[in-house]
Amino acid sequence: MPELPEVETVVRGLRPDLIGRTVVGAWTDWPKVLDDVSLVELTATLKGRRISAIFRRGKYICVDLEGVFLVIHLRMTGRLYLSDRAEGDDRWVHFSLALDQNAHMAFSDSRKFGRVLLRHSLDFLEAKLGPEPLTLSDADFADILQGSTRAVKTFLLDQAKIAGIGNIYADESLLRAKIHPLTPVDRLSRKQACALGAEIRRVLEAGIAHEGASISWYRKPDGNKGESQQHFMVYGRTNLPCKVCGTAVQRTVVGQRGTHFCPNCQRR
DNA sequence: CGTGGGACCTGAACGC
DNA sequence: TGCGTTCAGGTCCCAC
Repeated sequence: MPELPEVETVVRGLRPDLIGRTVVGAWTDWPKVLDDVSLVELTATLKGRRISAIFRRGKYICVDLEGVFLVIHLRMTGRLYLSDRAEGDDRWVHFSLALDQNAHMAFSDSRKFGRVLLRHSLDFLEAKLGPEPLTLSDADFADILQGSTRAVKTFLLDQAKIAGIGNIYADESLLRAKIHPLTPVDRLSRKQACALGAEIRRVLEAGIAHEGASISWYRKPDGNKGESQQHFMVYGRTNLPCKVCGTAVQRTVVGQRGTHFCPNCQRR
């Protein structure tokens, strides 16, 4: 579910409530959510540590506990919020971090795809993720595309090339840039590549401004829905009129992901 | 290097 | 009502 705008919204919502809090324990009812560590080991490592920062890298949430990092990926249905109970406020909470003042950072995830990692360095993230799209110039984005023959939609979803774009914002960016999702990257002109970079930034920034897209599971930490879905131009609009030209939006599959595009605005 | 299939999981929506 | 199918914002692993 969550892509860059949703993850960023979660981080911004939690930050004021988390900074400065001290860990007093941890809880899980499904240890597999802890990818690389046992609950006992995680608790021993974090107990007594203070949260000094929380930030996003790609779609990962990084909680800095004085040099030790709790790294969380929400995958498809993950939610993160504060609760006054270790088991959280819904039936899908599988992990929580107990903090002082009787607060718990609850990780809810109905599909159980999400993971919580404990690391002493974030080098592993830098090794696997491409640059952040929001701070990437059009020219640098165009340079990243160099040398690839893949379908542009597939390329945008490759986190090693550029970090944070997911299925929704890939489709939305391509519509706005008027590029067909199956276009081979090496057949884009420099001008088209720069335009795509600009539209990616615009779409992601709008997604953040609307506090993320609540199609199904995603909620802000305060429990409310984001509003980004109200502004989609193609995503999830199969057979509905394109918001640019009115042509019926088509759905196809690219790289095994449902892909929405306007056959009039986005010519091959 | 790139792609396709499957795995990991559960819930919602829809057809019959 | 109940059952079967399909789809879902993501990522990893393996075969080819």
